[in-house]
Amino acid sequence: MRGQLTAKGKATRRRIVEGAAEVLRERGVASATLDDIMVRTSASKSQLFHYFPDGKEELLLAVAQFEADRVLEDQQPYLSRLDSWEAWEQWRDVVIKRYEAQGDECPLGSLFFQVGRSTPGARAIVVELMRRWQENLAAGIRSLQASGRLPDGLDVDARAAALLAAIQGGVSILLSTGRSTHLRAALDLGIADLRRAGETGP
Amino acid sequence: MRGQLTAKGKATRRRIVEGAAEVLRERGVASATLDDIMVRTSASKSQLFHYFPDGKEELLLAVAQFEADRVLEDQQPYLSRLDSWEAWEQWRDVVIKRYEAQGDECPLGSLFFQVGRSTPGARAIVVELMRRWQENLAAGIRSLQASGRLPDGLDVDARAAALLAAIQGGVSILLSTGRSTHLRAALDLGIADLRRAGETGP
DNA sequence: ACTACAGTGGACCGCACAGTCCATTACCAC
DNA sequence: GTGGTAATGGACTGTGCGGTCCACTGTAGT
Repeated sequence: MRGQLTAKGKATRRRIVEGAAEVLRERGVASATLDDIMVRTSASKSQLFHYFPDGKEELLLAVAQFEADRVLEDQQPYLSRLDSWEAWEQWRDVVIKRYEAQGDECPLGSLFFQVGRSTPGARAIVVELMRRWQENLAAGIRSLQASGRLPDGLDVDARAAALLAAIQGGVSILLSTGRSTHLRAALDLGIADLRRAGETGP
Repeated sequence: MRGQLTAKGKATRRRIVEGAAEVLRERGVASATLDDIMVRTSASKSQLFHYFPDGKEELLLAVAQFEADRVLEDQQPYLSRLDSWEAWEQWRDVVIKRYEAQGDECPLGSLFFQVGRSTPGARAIVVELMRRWQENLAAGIRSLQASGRLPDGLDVDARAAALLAAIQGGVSILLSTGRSTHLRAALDLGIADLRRAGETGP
């Protein structure tokens, strides 16, 4: 388990991570056990510890990384091409759709609360995700500036940060209440606000 | 434990809840044990089960309620008197200060993830908290309308929802990254956006 | 084909921790 | 002060679950 992984080994490892992710989403991190994961992935306990020598925590971390990667993947290609207002609207729709479908499961959130505090690993994964997400938003705003749809004077980073916060908040409220009203309101008002900034003085 | 609680009994119960809240904040819900709570509150195990017959879950729920109540209390009296722009700014400062002080501990969040799914109790607490919070924000916006600082046409609920989402998102990012940049940006832009709505055409 | 190591199976261990039980003490009512 | 119920102490139990061990099997390289 230090680099020497055959093709078969890699496949098994992947199978475990993906299966574990499913189990965690269904059962929740708190109540999911290694045995659950063994059953789901048809793996033996030795396999689990073979591929994740540090045990459950290492496995959870791997799942967290897996889930984090999925988040931005799901928003492609919209997120990386926010160069028109239509693109922003489409992206908005995708985000809302994705999180409405996800409902009250928050793989990353629960993972974070479980492993999070104390271990730097989980935090690093989330921080990196947020950074990349915000960077994409900022790039989108800048491309609107480049095409003259938004004035140059805009504080791009603050706007991107606020938008990211709007999403996170909307999602976390969706998570606890089951309703996507807040996510919609926050995104709509956030984008509208941005748009208004472009309409003042052509 | 069905109503019949002496003054002494009530005091003990309170002591347990408050002590448990401390322990949960420090150790995190995941790793806090009943023994930790026993030590902290100088209570015996029988006391714990005397006051919370359903065991750990009931205790966690009581703590969740306790923490939820604190959230809005901490923002008083500003939150309930949002009738001038100065009041909004002051409230903003209080919120930021409170959550910066809290740092990376999220009592309610972790409680929610631990008990949350599966039990309706925790969800109800959070839903109610959100409802009251948003209601306060909406009342603030309406009072600004009443004094003519904001136009009547405003979609008050959507504005309040967006603001609430902004806070939640800012806080959850503060929680994972340790930086309050997003909370500040989201609140500032949210309030600025609101304010701008009042400046268009007197 | 042999050899070395990755991959796999599954029995086994230990203990942390929620929850139970009963005995004892403090408190209130009358 | 006496009966009844609340409050408390603390030993005890049971087990769920993470983690270990060793033995067996498949497979790639020479």
